Amino acid sequence: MKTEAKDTKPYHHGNLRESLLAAARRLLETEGHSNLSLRKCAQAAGVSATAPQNHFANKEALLTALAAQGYAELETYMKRGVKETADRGARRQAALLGYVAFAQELPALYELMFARDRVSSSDPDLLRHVGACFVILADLSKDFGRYHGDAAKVEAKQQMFVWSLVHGYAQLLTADRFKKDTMQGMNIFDIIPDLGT
Amino acid sequence: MKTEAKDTKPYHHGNLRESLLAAARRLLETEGHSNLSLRKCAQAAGVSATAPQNHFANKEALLTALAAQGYAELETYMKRGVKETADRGARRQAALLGYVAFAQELPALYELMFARDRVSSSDPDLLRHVGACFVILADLSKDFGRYHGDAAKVEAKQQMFVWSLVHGYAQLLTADRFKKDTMQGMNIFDIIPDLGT
DNA sequence: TCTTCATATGTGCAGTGTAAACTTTTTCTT
DNA sequence: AAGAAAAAGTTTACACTGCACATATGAAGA
Repeated sequence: MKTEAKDTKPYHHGNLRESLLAAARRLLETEGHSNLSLRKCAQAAGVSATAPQNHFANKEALLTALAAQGYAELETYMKRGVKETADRGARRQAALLGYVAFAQELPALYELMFARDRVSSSDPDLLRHVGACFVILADLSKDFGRYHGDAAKVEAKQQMFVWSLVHGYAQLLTADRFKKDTMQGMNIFDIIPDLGT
Repeated sequence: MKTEAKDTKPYHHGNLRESLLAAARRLLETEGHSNLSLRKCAQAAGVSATAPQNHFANKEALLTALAAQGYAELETYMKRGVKETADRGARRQAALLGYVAFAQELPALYELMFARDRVSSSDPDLLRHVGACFVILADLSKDFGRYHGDAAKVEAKQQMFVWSLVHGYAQLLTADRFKKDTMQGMNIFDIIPDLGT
């Protein structure tokens, strides 16, 4: 028989894993990821302090899931507003601006995605999402800049160059290391030198 | 009169601030900076658990001091092996390789230097050392690449470009995001496209 | 109905950062 | 030289954290 009134809280949450991740996302941007705790996430999800253990082996596992989610979201930012039929130059433009926008809008999440210390970088799910982002970056790196040497190496260099540049720019921007007046009001394309097509 | 035998541990450490920083540096690279604690630093310095409070207002202050030290050391890495009389191209080569070497040899410290969350980025001492690094970067960014527009903006763009590229490269390298075989065995200059002098 | 099992709860513990009060040594003042 | 003040240690206390472990609950299948 029912032991209580109609809308008593059910013992089983039903969707706790996702609720915890959502709570973590919220706490991440408001309190920074060094002040994020499993207990706060649990409380925000309206559940006991140790409940998260049923869904995440430890704190690192939760942060890793969060980072994986971040890469998935970064992917949508890069794809956002890009018509599939557009030429590669337009895709590149949109994707790189999307990348930077992601870092600026979700700085704490972005930082977490590269925090060697707090996420297990060998997690399959994480690697899958990282790979998906890299596929996009690899596509839009083609035909970028003039290089010499064999094709495979050229492609690798293009990819490394584009990713390094956009990642460095995004992080220095969010870390507020570009301070001088003349540095304000630029976007990532402004700082790229003339590459001679 | 002396109360004890000759080599009894003195009540006052004498150099605790530096000892704590040294211990922190050690713990940083061995355990990662999320496992670093004030109490461990205190213990490593042979002092009571709360003694660090006399020298650092809080944990953030210690990490900030550590980051500042990191920028000072980055400066020496960039200057290392560079003759003052060498031309700018040689200086640039040496400095950028030094920058990347620093990130590879002291990855945890390097990560800390850009961790918005854990260091107070408005600390004057930190800003001073950041500024010193930037001076070097600004110097070796001159004459780099072809740009259009007025001189001040061109200079800003060159600086942002060089710093973004080297920082992004260094961090992606230490975060092990360059994995494919073709990406191994390169240095930062290999990935820069032909800039047409 | 009974059993089983995933999912929740509660308790306990070692470790952490920080505040506060106290003690010991050094330094400054007179 | 003596005493006061300051500096730099100590201990105690407390709230918070991650995690291990035992227990309770409810849903689903036998």
